[in-house]
Amino acid sequence: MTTTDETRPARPAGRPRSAKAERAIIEATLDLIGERASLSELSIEAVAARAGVGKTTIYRRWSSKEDLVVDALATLKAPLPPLEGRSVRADLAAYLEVVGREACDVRGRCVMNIAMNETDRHPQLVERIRQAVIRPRQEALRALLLRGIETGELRPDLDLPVAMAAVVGSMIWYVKSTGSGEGGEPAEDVVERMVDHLMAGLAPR
Amino acid sequence: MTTTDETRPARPAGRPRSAKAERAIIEATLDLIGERASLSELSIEAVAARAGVGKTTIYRRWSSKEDLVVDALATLKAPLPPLEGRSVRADLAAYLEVVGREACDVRGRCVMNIAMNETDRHPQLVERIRQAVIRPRQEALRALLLRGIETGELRPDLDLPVAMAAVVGSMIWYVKSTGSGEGGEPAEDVVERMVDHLMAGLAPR
DNA sequence: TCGTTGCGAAACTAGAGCGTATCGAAACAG
DNA sequence: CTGTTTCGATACGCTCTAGTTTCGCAACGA
Repeated sequence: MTTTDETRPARPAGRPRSAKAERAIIEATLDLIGERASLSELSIEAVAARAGVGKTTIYRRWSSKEDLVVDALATLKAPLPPLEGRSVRADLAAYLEVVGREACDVRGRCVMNIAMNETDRHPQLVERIRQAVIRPRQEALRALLLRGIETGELRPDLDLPVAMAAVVGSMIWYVKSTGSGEGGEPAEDVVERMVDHLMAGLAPR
Repeated sequence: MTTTDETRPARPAGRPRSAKAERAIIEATLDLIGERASLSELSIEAVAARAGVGKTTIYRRWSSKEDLVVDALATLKAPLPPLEGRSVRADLAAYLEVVGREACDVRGRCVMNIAMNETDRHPQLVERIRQAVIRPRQEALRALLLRGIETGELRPDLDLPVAMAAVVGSMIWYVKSTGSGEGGEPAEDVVERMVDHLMAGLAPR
């Protein structure tokens, strides 16, 4: 047994890496992805400049732009709203609230931008994002709708794939097309109006 | 009166410009916008290469990238479906069919990509696109919904902005999230299912 | 104190794209 | 035929950015 035992966490000699710099790099990366909407426009130079950091510090930690992006997106752990315990309607509102807020937020748009635009050029990155972020949400929504069918709050003959797209797409398109909420949040009554509409549909009762 | 009368369309001497080259340039531009999703990634070099054309031929016709893009997008004259005369439900289906097909098509995505991603960097270009392409469609949809309210086919208390976003957003999100129709068209029954759902809503009757 | 490693800044090489110029060939008018 | 203009191709100088390397200093353990 030497003194550098493997029970010791192998603290390497020398100056330790700055956690602050690392956080700044991640933040800058997320900001820039949200603004630029495309990975090839994301330059390491720009990240370094915005983070107030030398390029060396970035290249020392991540060997490629894609690695950096993966790590950065991983910190957006896609907070799902608490969906259990209340009425299906209330849970739906909570779900829409999150969707709406993220569609407004620069950060929230990161995931959507990449998932929608980079399928051709970075298929495996997109697949990782789908698995980590999008799928869980889709499943949560599916479970929510199924619960509603069971409790009788929703139509028993729902077309699930179509219904799921309608819930998410309506909110996102509303935010995008009205340009509402460049200030970070959509108007406060939008969620209620959206739930009302989604529940009732277009046809008269 | 000289022989070069202004009644003559002033045909200039020399070899006339090739209409074929012009078409090839426009086509290449649209393809690349659809693929790249961002204007700054659109290079004149790439357009020339894909069109099989010298750069000179492009610069001779358009003085800037933005001019070229405007002309290219103008050829996509956003065919609105015939919306009059049938039932509101049938017109809604026709509307959704166009939206769905364009969400699948590389060309159709040009407009959406630019309108959604370039607002910050090319505000006036985006505004021109909104005026020329997006507004007319929104107005057509609004008129369609209002007509439905008048005829009693739709709820009289519709929340119009929300309803419009729901119609368009549902279809687009369905195509995007299911990845259906990379082959140019969504599954054929999607439109009917979507109309059914939009009319009926989530709640039981 | 000394050795090691991280830090930001700056210099450097390489490549991509831009806009222009030039080339010989081709397509028109007269 | 002559003169004019466009054609695709190629080359040029320029700028911008990427990714690497170098530098002097800072922060740690021993």
